[in-house]
Amino acid sequence: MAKQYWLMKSEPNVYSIEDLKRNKTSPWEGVRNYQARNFMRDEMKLGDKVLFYHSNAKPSGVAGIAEVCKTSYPDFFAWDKKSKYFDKKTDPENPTWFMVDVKFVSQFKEVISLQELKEDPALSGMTVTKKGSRLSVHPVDKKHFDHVVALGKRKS
DNA sequence: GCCAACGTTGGC
DNA sequence: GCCAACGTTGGC
Repeated sequence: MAKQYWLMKSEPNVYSIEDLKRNKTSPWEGVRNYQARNFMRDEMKLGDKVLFYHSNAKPSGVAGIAEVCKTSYPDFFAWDKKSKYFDKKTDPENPTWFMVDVKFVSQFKEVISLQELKEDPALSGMTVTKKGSRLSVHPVDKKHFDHVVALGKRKS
């Protein structure tokens, strides 16, 4: 199957692109939304590219690029009572939540802000620019992905 | 199965 | 911190 492209949101005060750069790879734990889980569990493949998006940030926007380096496995934080992602309804024998691992690819010199994404005609229709778009993991068109990467390079 | 109440996300 | 948008829960 052809390589796919994704956008994954993280609040930088929780986990930022700098954290991923330092750690090289990271599990993408804590997704507690079924649609987002389905994308990770069923569709993400090794080598798929990811736009790393900072939400609730100043400014919010795409901060860099990551790559899927481990396909889905159960999000064990869901049955760790000490984790803030603990979910008492999930059973380790029959996990509800899944995650993938991602690895650092590059960090843009500057975040490409949501406003820039919205104002760029080449990115019209991109999911993250739509009103009320809350899904923290979702697919991105290759043409949109490539354009954002080009914007990121121009700023580097 | 409807839908009101409640909780969360996330831009601003 | 506000609040609009959206998801989930639970009474009936």
